[in-house]
Amino acid sequence: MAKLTKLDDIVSLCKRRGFIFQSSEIYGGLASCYDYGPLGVELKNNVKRAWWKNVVQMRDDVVGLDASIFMHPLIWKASGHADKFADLVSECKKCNTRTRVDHLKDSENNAKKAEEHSEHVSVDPGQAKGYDLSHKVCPNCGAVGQFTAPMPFKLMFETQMGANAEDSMTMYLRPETAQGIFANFRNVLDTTRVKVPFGIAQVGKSFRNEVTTKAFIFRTREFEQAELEFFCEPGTDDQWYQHWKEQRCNWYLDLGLKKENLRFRDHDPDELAHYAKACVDVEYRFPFGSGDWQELEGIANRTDYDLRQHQRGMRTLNKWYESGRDLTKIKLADEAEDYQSGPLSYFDEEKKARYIPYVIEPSAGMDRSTLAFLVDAYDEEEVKGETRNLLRFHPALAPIKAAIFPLVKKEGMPEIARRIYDDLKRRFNCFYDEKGAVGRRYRRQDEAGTPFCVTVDGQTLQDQTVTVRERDSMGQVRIATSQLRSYLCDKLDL
RNA sequence: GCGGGUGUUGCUUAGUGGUAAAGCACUAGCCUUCCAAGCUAGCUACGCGGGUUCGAUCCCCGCCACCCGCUCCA
Repeated sequence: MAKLTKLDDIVSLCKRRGFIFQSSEIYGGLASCYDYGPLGVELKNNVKRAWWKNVVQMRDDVVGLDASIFMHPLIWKASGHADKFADLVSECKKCNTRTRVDHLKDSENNAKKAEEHSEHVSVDPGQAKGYDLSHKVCPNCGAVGQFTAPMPFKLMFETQMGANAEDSMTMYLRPETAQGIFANFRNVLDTTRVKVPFGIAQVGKSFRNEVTTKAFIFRTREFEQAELEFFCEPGTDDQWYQHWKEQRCNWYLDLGLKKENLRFRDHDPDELAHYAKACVDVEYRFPFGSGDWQELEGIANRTDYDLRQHQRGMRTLNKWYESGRDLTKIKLADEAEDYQSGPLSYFDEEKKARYIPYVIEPSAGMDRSTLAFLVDAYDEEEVKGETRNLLRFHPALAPIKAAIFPLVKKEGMPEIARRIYDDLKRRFNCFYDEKGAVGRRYRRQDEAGTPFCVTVDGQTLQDQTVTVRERDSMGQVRIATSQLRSYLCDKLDL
């Protein structure tokens, strides 16, 4: 099966078939940015649609949301991103290697071990200067105390809002979609009659100024997330965590990812983010390099951390104004004694009790998933001594659902095929082609992953039937034209 | 950010200090009644910018991008 053994092969396939292009290619490219081509955008949209259908549409306990990418700067203070979503890095003067300051080890006896997997440290400038690096050893060249002063490396993109320079305010592109959900928790609660346990789902772009990107679209600075924040009563969080773990894994399998290429990887306790009680990655084994497993999705138990933080953020508003809207000059207000009945708490009517719900968060990378589906679907097989390339997409993900051909370009076949095409395209994405040999047209659709090809032939003129050719088996069946639409809809599960 | 490598058409490759070849793909036409047939014609490239040179795709410098490794990785 899988013949894509190098990342280059995947990149080449993506470009050749119009799935993914380098961004700004005519200007020499822009690092780490990619564009989705005609087939790619259909595929990615289908992935997002499949996620939405599974997580929102098919469930009674999840509602959707589309929050703006810009949010109030205090959101990022409360969430911890403004303080902690930055690395303190230092550069070795001898070998120019940059290293996170909190990963540096002491030269003497290594007694004071570096904090492995520590969260990002706070970067207020005062603290940065306070770091004593004179005893630290460079992990690359071994030089001791040769480091530059620690520099904060900002991981959030900044921009200005407001046309006038004087009263413009620093804004951040969101580094995750989750906070838009927490910020709307109250709104959804007040307007939709949802009851805990329930979830709010969102698909959208996020931006992180990663230190390094690399590896095609696995880690890009602009990327699309599909996130669900599932609110539940404290004490039930473990069971919902398990529930979503299963749900999310099944989603990938149901859409055709091969089981042997998918796995869970539980985070070690010291690997957990500061807010998380538990976290597991859904990983896919991409076929390039050393066969490395790559994260597609993280499922975390975020506890009540975020809602509690936003209650603190809401109490910080005045201080923020007084500081001249400068996040670096303020500290988040302390938590109220009675935070459990704060503005973002939930009142359980049955139990007559107020509490801050716990949150289970499945957070999936749509770009990564799209690529995984693409790579996993790729196949080559021998047919009569020739190689047949095809993409075995699940019908729900296939960019084109059906292609319609006249067998030859005469005897009225094109006209009939056109009519069928015009009818079918109202229901799903179709493609019409009448050029060249029909075999070639079949193979071309194989490479686009089109599950069905409908061919109008001589017999159609006699008895109004057409052939439906299936991508995976290349087998054909005759279907009455009048039943074609329902036949395909059934097969496509539409 | 560091080290190494790469960059010729849509793709895969060839080649050269005198501006470039092939296959596939693509477009038009002919032919064609079920799995990449054939014939004819056509389109398309030396990543970008400097330098050396009479002349650079080739040599040199810088930049950009990608790949591998390191570092990093809510």
